Amino acid sequence: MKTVYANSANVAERRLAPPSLAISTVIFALRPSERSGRPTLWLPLVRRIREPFKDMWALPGGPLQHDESLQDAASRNLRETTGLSPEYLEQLYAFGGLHRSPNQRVVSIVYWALVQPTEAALADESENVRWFRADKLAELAFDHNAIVDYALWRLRNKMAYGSIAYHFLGEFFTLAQVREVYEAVLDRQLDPANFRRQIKGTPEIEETGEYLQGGKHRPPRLYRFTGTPGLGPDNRSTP
Amino acid sequence: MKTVYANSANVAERRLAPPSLAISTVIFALRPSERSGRPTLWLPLVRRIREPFKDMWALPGGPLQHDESLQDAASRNLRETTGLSPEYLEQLYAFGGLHRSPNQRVVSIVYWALVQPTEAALADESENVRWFRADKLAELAFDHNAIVDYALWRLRNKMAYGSIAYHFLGEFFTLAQVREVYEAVLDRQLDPANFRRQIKGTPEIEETGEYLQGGKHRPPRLYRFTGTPGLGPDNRSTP
DNA sequence: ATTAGTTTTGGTCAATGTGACTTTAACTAA
DNA sequence: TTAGTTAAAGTCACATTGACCAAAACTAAT
Repeated sequence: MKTVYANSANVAERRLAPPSLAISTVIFALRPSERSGRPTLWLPLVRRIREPFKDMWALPGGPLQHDESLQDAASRNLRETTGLSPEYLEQLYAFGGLHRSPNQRVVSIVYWALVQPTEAALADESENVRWFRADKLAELAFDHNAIVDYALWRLRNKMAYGSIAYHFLGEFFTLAQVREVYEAVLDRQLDPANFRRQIKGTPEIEETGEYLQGGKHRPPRLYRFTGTPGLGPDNRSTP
Repeated sequence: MKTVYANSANVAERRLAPPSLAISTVIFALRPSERSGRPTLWLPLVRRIREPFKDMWALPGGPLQHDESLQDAASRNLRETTGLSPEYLEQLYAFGGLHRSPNQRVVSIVYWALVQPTEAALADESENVRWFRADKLAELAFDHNAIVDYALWRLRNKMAYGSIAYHFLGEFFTLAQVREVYEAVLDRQLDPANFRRQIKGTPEIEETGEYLQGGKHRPPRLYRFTGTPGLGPDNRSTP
């Protein structure tokens, strides 16, 4: 009884079945590029172990359980597949096209997350979970390429306005590190002096008395982010 | 069989039932205020004719049908309840809190729409469909007050950035009319001269050779909007 | 110890955009 | 003709931004 809809592949039954609801997440983290060493955008994908799209890579996701909110569901399956607990998690979009999945109507509510590199480094990686560069993805299952594209677009957009870059970083950071985040995501060079001026103009960034030692140059001051994650109806604040 | 879930009010069955999926829409239009005559924001609501929240006002909405996309579903139930076909329709958010509806887990994918005043004037109004001022709403069914608040926030936000105001207007309009839209939505006065300067700076606004006659003052030039609606993964373009 | 190399940090300058405000143009109504 | 209205153009001070320059503070090499 419980699974009669899920297994019904024929058209007559499909018309009766309500669309099934899934939660997926696009998880972004910065990792040093193999070659240049500069940070670049990466995201974890999972290999599908059943049809449809068996053996192709897909976004982590799963069904919504009855006792969890949408955000909790995103958080959970993110933790289950990758072991990560994100610094930032926000709803991206609800995808509900008619032909997203071949034998079943599926509506996916997709979240996007930012995780810090320390976390990302610990993330489980296995035969069926692997990290990929966000700008060099193969063909993914379902409409997941389009979803990642949209997530990237939103990320870049938010980066330009809101104060979101800090969720890629740890508690303390230098202004150069913040700039590297911007450069990685927006994919262009920024003037260090002008960038510094802008960042220092935002009240959510706080100087600490500490300096980062160990570079072969003048030691940069460490800063701290004091703002809130916020957006969305659940947790609103900035554009 | 088809309705066994929908009617199951007891907890045991509820745990088995998948969350049901609904589509709702927040529809904004500008109508002249009764008193001042200046345009103000209004939206249509429907009276609930059954439990839960019987006799309270709610957003137009309904279930998703098997052969329609999310946007089509929003468009359809907007047309069915109010007779309107919107100039602008975009996904707002998916609301999926656990206790949005008392006896059933409901996930609502909400759209928001802008309609032109000519359309809005024709809109069906009846015992069970009525227009209300967006800033003076009573207590609505479900979490619909919060949804409207969020839609208002998004509307104001988009107004400040993108070129969205024109979807409230007809094909030809004066710059003063555009300013009235901004003033109504943002709820503050704007300097006519500076506003004109900004609007004329946007390339999507095109001068026509026509002028609006009939005012008791210098006749203003008419303009035309040449941009695209666009946003969202389905139809993307501007921030 | 001195020098070269690096990045941080503070600064200037011109161009651009914005808010507050003034003035003139073009119409209607009395 | 004149008063009243809004349209439309322009001025000025101020803030923001991009391009660029230079000093400061460290390390590494000579």
